[in-house]
Amino acid sequence: MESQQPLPEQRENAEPAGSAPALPSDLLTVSASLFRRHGYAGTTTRQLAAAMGIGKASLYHYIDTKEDLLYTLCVRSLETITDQVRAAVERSDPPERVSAMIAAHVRSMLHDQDMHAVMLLELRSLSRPRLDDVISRRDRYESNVESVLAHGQRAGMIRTDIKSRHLALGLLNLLNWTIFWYRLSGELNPDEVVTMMRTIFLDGVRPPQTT
Amino acid sequence: MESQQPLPEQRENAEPAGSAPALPSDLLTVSASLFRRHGYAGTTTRQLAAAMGIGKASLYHYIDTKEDLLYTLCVRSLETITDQVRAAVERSDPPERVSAMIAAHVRSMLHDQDMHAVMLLELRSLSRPRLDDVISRRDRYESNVESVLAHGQRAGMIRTDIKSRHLALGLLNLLNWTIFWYRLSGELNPDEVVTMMRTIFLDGVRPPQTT
DNA sequence: GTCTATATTAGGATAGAC
DNA sequence: GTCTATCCTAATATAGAC
Repeated sequence: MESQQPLPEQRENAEPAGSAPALPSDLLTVSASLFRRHGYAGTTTRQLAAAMGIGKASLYHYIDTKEDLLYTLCVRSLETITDQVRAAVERSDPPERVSAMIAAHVRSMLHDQDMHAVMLLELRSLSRPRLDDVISRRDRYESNVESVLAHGQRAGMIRTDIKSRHLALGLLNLLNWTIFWYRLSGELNPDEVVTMMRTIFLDGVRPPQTT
Repeated sequence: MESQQPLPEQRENAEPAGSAPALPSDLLTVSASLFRRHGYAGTTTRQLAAAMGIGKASLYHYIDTKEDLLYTLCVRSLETITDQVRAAVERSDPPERVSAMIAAHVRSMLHDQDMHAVMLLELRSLSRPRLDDVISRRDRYESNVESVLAHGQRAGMIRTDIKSRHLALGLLNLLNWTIFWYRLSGELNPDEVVTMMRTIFLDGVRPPQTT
């Protein structure tokens, strides 16, 4: 329950219906890295090709437009985190579910920082109708988070003077933006981030009453 | 102490030494709005000119390069929030200072959402040496936040089992990213956001012990 | 302070050979 | 699956008149 399962390499063409187009995974890795560093609009197809070690034109063997890369990354990001959080919640006992959700969300974020950062920050660069598709996937994920919190409220584990919707927004604020400052090479490992986020969100920062 | 003071209109050329270049405030407002909506790289000088109601070339009467706008917005954002939070903290009694900081930070964010969102999200598009300048201003602001929390720890108001640096990162996560979902037209007003953020950060989400 | 006109560079994307 | 060459559009920025 504490170990990060090795995220399975996505096999090409192992694509479920309604999912993102299959693309070579190294192309997605490279795109995520560049989009994160320079932004989607700030990344050129020349940079992408260079980072792949191929000519600019060869890129168009894999994609139709640059936006395909962004769309695929956004969909993959939401599918990944949705699956991982759902699995973690389902395998936990009800009183532990909020805690398990926090751990799974943080671990997914930190394991695939570039991809998730691109989803969070570059989503707005998508054009319709793919923009709407990704937004609705994101809203669905956020509803899942809210629903775990709402169950916690009904079970008496979570305070009820704040709406579950607002608790979900607060929790996602707290967890998501860790990608802005977290570095694997830094002083914290992912488990320490999980512990810290659980403490702040569940107990707050006032000193524990050791009365 | 609860009322938002009307942020003074910046008079043109009322620029303190070492500050951002003076630019017409409507140009900054328009830039902030477009940069937030489309990103810095995704916003064209044509869009900026059109939104100002002038021709594309006229823009260059006010600026040398598009980046001037981004730089000015970033500097202004950090100067504004630094001043407002400092003032709020100084006029509060020590036990209230963390609470006052949360209120001032959130109110500034929500009052100037576009400007602060651009600073948070588009900073990376600056080129050196202005990038380094803005980063060091941001780091200084974050140090101020950390230092208020560290004082709270020494005064016994804040738990000491998490380093003040990490508490600051957690708090800024929680507060900053509200700009992603907060809308003035929504169901929450700024004071309600302040209350909610204070509750989550200070007390956590477990039900209050009414033993 | 604004305009028309334009220079210049760089962008995404395609054609068609190998 | 990759290449060279190129198209076309749009970008930032400037020149110089009003």
